[in-house]
Amino acid sequence: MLTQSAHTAQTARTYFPQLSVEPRLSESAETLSSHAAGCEIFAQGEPVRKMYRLENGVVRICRFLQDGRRHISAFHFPGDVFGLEAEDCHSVSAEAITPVRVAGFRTTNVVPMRGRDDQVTGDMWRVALRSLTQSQEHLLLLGRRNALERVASFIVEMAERQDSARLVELAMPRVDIADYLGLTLETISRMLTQLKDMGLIRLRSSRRIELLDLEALEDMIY
Amino acid sequence: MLTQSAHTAQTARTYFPQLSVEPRLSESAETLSSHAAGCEIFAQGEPVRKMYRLENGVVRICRFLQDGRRHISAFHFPGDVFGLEAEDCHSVSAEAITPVRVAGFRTTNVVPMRGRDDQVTGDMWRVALRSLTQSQEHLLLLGRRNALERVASFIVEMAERQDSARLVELAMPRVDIADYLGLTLETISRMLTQLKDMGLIRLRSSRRIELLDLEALEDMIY
DNA sequence: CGGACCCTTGATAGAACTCAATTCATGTGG
DNA sequence: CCACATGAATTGAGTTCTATCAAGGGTCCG
Repeated sequence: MLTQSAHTAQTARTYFPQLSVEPRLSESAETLSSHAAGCEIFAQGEPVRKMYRLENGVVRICRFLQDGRRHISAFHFPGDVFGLEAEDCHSVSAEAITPVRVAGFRTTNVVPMRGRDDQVTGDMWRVALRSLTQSQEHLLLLGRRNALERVASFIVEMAERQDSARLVELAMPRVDIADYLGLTLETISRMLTQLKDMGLIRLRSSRRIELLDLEALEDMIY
Repeated sequence: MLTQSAHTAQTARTYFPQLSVEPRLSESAETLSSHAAGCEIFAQGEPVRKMYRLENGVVRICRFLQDGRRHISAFHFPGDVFGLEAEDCHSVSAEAITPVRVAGFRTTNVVPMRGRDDQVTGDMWRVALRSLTQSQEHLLLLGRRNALERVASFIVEMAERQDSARLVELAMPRVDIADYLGLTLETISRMLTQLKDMGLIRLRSSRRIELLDLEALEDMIY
């Protein structure tokens, strides 16, 4: 009865929307701070004070279950905006993977979250919508893709994010990739060697992946 | 090094944010249309023309992979707003599960998606942020929860959505629940009987669940 | 009464996890 | 400069969880 007819029309070139935003937004920055690798920028449960634009480095956004299970909902790269929340308290933590520099904005200046009929700048709107698109995509990945497809998808995503033609630098360890893809670090490792054995990638080092057949990788994720 | 200290502070009573919106928004409705159960309201790949407020019935939002795998990213209930997209074309389909009535708005009236520095109404902003929160929650579920926890979570979500104290009416078949939770319909069925055997629920009929121990269900999902 | 769905249950298979051992890379100090 | 310690990544063996395949039972409706 239901067809999926039209959906081939929607052939965008990039599969993963960028979350970066015009530097213009940086002008309203109030603070500029640095964090060492491994540090928290904000923590789950803390009151929301600011939003951030990442100037430098790589950040992970994570949530914890009480028994210690962790899930990473996003990685952020320079230019990305993060820290947007619906509630007063952060529902996630943001942690620096590498040393980072972030610009902070008082949310109330940019995003009047509480008052009714308040207006929101176009930039923030774009950030929110892109995050939403990104989440939808990731939902599909976690819900209906197998381990190999997830890892292939991850590599393509990382490649697009750092628009490197052939060489992808991973800033994060395998555990982080695992927690992002809903797998274990061992499975990540196995899938990478499988992709290697299939001739789609080459592992120049554990954090450096050479793309040998991008098209084949993209075919795996449609 | 990293603590998850603060996150117990964030003890909201509801785990699943409502996506419904003040009826006020309905006033700007342009069209009011009805669809039979099983019909598409809009399809993946179609150009975005409108946003919708569900007046009546239940809707599922789905995405398809080319090989037919389906994922349901959300269910919507009366009052919910859906159809918000970052791009020109729908990245998802919306299908009526029951007979539905929806109010449609020209997106350009409510949400000026394209122009820069455009402003957005507070209502739309709230809808977007809540969808985002909702997605984050679901991401965690798909990434790090097992089958039993997912089904428990689903029951609690449905209970909150129709704020019924003890009796939950499911509008959707098992397949839909499965595609929402990233499982198979058989697993849904098994987990339901398991919850029944644990004494947490009772199955009055296949679409009608009585909550015997809501607290225990909530404990399963923290 | 018969047929179409939908749901449940069982048996089996397969994918990913867990646990454990090994290798590799990096950095430190003798 | 090399030995060694440390943390990260890979690999292997065995287990667990969920999917798959198949059969049977309910319920609604013509």
